[in-house]
Amino acid sequence: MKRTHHCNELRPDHVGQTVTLCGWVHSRRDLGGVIFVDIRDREGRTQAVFDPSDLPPETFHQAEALRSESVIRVAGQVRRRPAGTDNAKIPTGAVEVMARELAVLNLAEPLPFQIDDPEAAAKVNEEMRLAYRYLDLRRPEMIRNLRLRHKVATATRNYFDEQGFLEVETPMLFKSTPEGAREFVVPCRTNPGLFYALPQSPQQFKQILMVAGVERYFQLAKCFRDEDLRADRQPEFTQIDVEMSFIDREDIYATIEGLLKRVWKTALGVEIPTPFKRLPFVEALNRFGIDKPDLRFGMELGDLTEEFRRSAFKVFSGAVANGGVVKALNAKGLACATQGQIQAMTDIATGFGAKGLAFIKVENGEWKSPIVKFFGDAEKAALTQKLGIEEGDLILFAAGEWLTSCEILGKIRLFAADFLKQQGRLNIPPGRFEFLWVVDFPLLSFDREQNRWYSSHHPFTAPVAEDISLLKTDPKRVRGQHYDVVVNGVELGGGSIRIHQPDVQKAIFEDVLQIPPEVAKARFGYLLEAFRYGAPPHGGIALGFDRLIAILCGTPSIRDVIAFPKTAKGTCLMTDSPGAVEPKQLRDLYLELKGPKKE
RNA sequence: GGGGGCGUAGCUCAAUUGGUUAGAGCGCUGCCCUGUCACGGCAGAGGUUACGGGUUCGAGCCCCGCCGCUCCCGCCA
Repeated sequence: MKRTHHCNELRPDHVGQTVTLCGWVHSRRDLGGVIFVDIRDREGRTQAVFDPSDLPPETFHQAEALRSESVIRVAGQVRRRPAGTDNAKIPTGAVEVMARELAVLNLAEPLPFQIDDPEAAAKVNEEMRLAYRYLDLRRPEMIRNLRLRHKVATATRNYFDEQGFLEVETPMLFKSTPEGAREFVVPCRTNPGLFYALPQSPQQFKQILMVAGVERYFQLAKCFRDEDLRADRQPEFTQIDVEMSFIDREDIYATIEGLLKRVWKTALGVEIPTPFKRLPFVEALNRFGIDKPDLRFGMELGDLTEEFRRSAFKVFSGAVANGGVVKALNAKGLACATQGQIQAMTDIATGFGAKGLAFIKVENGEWKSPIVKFFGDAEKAALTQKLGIEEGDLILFAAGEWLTSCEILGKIRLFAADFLKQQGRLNIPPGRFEFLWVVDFPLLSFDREQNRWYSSHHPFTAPVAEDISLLKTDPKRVRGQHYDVVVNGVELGGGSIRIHQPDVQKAIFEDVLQIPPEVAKARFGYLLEAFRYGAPPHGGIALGFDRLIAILCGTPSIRDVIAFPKTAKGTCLMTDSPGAVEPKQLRDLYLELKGPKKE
């Protein structure tokens, strides 16, 4: 006998019908004479009533013996609840099922942790939740996350289908490309001594698909990176991967804005305004000290380089003389910061290599600071005017190299915002989303240790056309056709217009990145060759799907939106992976263990 | 690789500055209860304080090591 309804379906309209429900015992309330059982499935829950005056004794005894989370099937008649006993907390609360038959499909043992009380369940250790993930996922909050993930995946596929994209699967077994993230390697039995690597992204395949004439590609692609984990980083994760031919940056912006509009509408019923703001990289750093600014609050950085160029305060004027800058941040209302908080901010600064963190507390109409005695009246006036200084403010300074100075204050800006949020002085409504494109990234960054240039994004990124002549003369100033999409201080994704001319690509590899020709050929030869046989101009983007879902679910950790995530050490507490392999498996792979073997 | 936090009953947490027999709520077991919905009442069981050392008359508490979880830095083209 199959179920006739799910557990969030019965309403007063169903009164009189004989129904069968299947699900888990959410809770049992045994009043001695009558027993109430809430039967729950993924849709919701419904109350069943077991009345001894109306039932065979065996059935009633079975109901007495039920335990939480047992799986049962209940058949009976729907009836209106007696007056005054409705439960307004659940959608089925106006009715109940008068049980006639009960089948215990699986009698559950006492659970390692309770899942019926949402507040208690939310506090259970993550270790416990991961070890018994199948119990954790029964909680309505978790099934809601899985459902929302599914809805967004479906909306994504529908959207790209409507836009003429093809979803193409690319290989999981690829080869090692040592640039970039550390890879998971997979020994290849049929080619002893050789290894596959799991892709850190389908980057090269999707470009090849453009050469193949696919024109519009997307994929919900699994990617793998053997790097240390974070709340927003798992060793395997999912990207919405996109590539298009015969387009420029504007086409990517429009396509992704359309996608996010659809996704937000589907998931949250919210209309997000498009087009998104555009912010050049340099401006993002100058104003917010970070390349993924959170625009939900102000506290922008000020530039005081000119004001302090000839200052008596040698730390500032010296920094300017060395080609550096003087930047300042007004942490509004934070003059009350404790010694410990000032120290925490100083630690942020010293972590970036600064010698210290200069500050001014504006309290009782006075500037309290170890450095203010070096400031002239003009400098004070400029500070007051540029930073809008008022009573109760805390001013923080960074002087030195431009990027570092901006980044220091960018971190402190976020620290100050967190502090204000904790104090309830900065309120950001949970439904607020500030999207933007960060554009005009530098194509190249310089590695001081290795004394060479490396790609800020990846080596396939095309330079901005008018900057190409600078590649050899002034690489630092070359902008890449790279873009990031950012929401609320989170990098949702990034991409670029690619190089599609083999000579330009070869020049980037060999002349700029100083990759020896034979190495470039071994790693990327097939791509360079493909570009010789008719490569369309193309570009693309990849969005972090797990992060996207986490934002929509309002959770800080992507583990909450992945059905079976790994711990911070990359293990699975439920299956106990990774695990050892049999000696025979190693022999088949021509492998020998040298390190300590874990049993 | 580095830094911070946590680990006490099945779960969530207490336990005065190092001091008697390590407590509570929930869950579990038994009994009572015919309109509950976090049902209620009574009674009971349940502990190698993650693990291994050390200091001390005495350690859940202090020290060293180790394991696990977590957050951050490095890392993530």
